Amino acid sequence: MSGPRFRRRKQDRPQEITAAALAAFAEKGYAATRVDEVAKRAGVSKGLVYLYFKTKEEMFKAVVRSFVVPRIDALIAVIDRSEMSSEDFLRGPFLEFVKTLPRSPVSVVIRLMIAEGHKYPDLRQFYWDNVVSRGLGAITVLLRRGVDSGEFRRSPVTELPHLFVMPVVFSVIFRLLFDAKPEETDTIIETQLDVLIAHMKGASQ
Amino acid sequence: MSGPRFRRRKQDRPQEITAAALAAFAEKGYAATRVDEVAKRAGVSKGLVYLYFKTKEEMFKAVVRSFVVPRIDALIAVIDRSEMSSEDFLRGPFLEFVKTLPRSPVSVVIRLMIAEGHKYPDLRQFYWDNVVSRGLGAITVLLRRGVDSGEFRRSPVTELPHLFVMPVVFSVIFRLLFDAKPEETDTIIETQLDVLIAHMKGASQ
Amino acid sequence: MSGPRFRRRKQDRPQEITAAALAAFAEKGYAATRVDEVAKRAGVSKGLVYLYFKTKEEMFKAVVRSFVVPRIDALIAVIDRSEMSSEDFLRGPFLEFVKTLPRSPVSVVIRLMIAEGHKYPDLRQFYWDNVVSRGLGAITVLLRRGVDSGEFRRSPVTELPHLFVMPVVFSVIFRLLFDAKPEETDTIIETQLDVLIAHMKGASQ
Amino acid sequence: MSGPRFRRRKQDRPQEITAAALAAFAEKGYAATRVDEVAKRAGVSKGLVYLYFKTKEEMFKAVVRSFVVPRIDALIAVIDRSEMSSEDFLRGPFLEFVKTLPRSPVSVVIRLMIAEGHKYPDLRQFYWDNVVSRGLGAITVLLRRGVDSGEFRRSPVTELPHLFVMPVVFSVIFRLLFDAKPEETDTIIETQLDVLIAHMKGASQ
DNA sequence: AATGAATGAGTATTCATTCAT
DNA sequence: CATGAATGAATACTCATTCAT
Repeated sequence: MSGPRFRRRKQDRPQEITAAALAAFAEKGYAATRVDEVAKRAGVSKGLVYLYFKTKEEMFKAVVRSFVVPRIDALIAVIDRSEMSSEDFLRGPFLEFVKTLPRSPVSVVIRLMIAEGHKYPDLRQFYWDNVVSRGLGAITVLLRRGVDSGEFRRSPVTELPHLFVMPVVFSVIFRLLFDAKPEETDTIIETQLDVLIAHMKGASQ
Repeated sequence: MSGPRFRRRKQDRPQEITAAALAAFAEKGYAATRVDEVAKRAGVSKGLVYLYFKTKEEMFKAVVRSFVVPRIDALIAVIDRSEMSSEDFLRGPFLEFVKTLPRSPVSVVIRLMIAEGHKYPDLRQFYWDNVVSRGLGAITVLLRRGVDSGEFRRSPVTELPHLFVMPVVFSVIFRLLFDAKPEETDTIIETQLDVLIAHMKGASQ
Repeated sequence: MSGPRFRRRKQDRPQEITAAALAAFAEKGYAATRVDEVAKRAGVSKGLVYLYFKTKEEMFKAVVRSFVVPRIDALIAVIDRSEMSSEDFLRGPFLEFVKTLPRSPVSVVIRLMIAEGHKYPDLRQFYWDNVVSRGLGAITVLLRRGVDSGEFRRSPVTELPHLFVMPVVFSVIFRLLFDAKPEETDTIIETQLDVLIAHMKGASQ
Repeated sequence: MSGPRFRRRKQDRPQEITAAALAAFAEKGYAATRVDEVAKRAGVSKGLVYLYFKTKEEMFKAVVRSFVVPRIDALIAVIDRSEMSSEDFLRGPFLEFVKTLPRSPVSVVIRLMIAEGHKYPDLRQFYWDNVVSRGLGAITVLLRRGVDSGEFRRSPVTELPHLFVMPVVFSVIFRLLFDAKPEETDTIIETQLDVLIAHMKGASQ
């Protein structure tokens, strides 16, 4: 008798729904996920979902927005604050971060972007601006720092942060499509990093 | 009123249809492409499409068979016959081949597989068996040859053909999602190859 | 413009739909009846029909359940409760019941089963279990009771409830195919019953 | 070199096709039988089928016409020529004839008539005139002969030849729908005949 | 007479979205 | 806020029928 038995958490609803949507998308992909299914997972009625998200498309966008940007923010923050050498950073926190991605919701979002992104140009732009561009920027900062400190020699590699992200994207796809084992994709990520670092440190002398 | 109703070209039909299907898939993706649409593009009736391809899925497989498998076959054949050094081969024919892919129909198929492959395990298996597995195998042969001849030192890289394919997949996606320019992805592919070769040739410390 | 778009009568819907389905099946048969047609007759959208019945087949089962099974239930109940002599029961309630069938929805269902039953083993099984088997069982009980009481002599007839149902099935078909008049088929049913009873009571002396 | 290797038997074609159609109908029913299937069974092209039968419907009618009438003719002829007593005839040739039916093509036709007959009024009429009416007539002659000779007493049974045909129709359906065993339906047919004969011979009270 | 490539109308089923309550 | 009954557009696949050869 000390309050309503079930708190109607107006505040949390949207997040509960996007979380449910992420889970559903992860299992079935965007097109194959029914709004009904998302509602059921979130424990609400279908009608309520439509109260918060005008269309399924909006829901998709909300999922993308919610689950990736924070990670990028975290990466950028860590890079900014770090006082490690660039190599140590790459081999330590960065590798850790990057090996996490294929196991995280980010993986789902990447897949969703590839599969459906071309239908939603504004989402693509959003994703580029807030995720890809900033992520590549962060890596660029890191590499430049290594070059400036003399740790790395300047080379095409230090101008192509893409090479550092590539194995993540590839791993996500490889696991998605061919059920590759985690160790297998971890090896790919690690080896690529090794190769890149070796190249950047390469005795130019 | 605009020509004979029946054209009777049994021989050409399947290829006309797969070509139309590829075009349609490229524009809309697999799921969003209606069989009706393919038929219209091929200038035939829907019924005829089903005469040649039992299901839409079979049609997709035929597309893969027509437009991707031959390229893999060609690569394998060239590798088999080549008497170039492994490095020369990688920097010559292989690079050429690989730079072609993101501009070719293969790019469409890769995208389709990523986007919708998980719904069609059959297709995935088919693609793995006929394209991925054989492609990786061909590269493995090439690397091994280089190791055996003493050209390359044995290292994780020579055991991971994936690293050579990675930039292609990445480029396809990058162009698809963010309208990356051809030169940009070409640079990625070339640099990756440089780095890998350098590593394989590197002083075995 | 002719009333509220949504009527919201969950309770009645299934029955409204099965009634419409029965009517449609009666006119066209099962296969030739489009779900669209049933929906229109019931005054609802096609989608709603599928909300209540997963498939057309389920819809048919529901028709059987609604319009045939209750009659069998009733017959069984009456037999159980009756304290009449077996002959009186056969000549009274049973004859009445049986003469009703060819004019009832049961007739439609029998025709549907004959015409299309073989395509739907599920349906056949369902019909056997819920209608035929139970109906024959009920008659068997009745006959056995007559034998046990000494009213009837034991003979092949008392072991073959089929003989009592036969004229109903025959009448349904005869009316369906050749527009036989009700009196004609009533005579057939009555005479058959007379003959069977006479035989069971047969002066074995 | 003494003639064409394959004789093109214009004459036999229609019958080959109706035979194939009967077989197909027996297995699948009318609606579920594709014209393609009939053509394949007959070893000809689909086009040729359409040369002989304007529509699938015509083909159906031809099947009905071909496989039943001759049997009725035979029955009538035997009855006409027979000099046996009516009872002996019923228990001998008639029973034999009647037990054959559920195993013969007639069974298929009966089923087809029930399932699809209502769509083809002219076929129904044809079937009535040529099969049912004449069959019932033949039995009537037989019964009347028994009455006239004093073998049977006049009763409703001797006016209702339907009662003698009934178990056949019932058996066809019972076997079709519920996979009844031949012995089971034979028993039904025999018992019914016993009962009827007993009744006709019964002490005229 | 015979073929079989080609047609296209027809249909069960799904699912995002709406709206009366 | 919240529900869930109701809608209807959308789509892969089938098959009787046609007709150029």
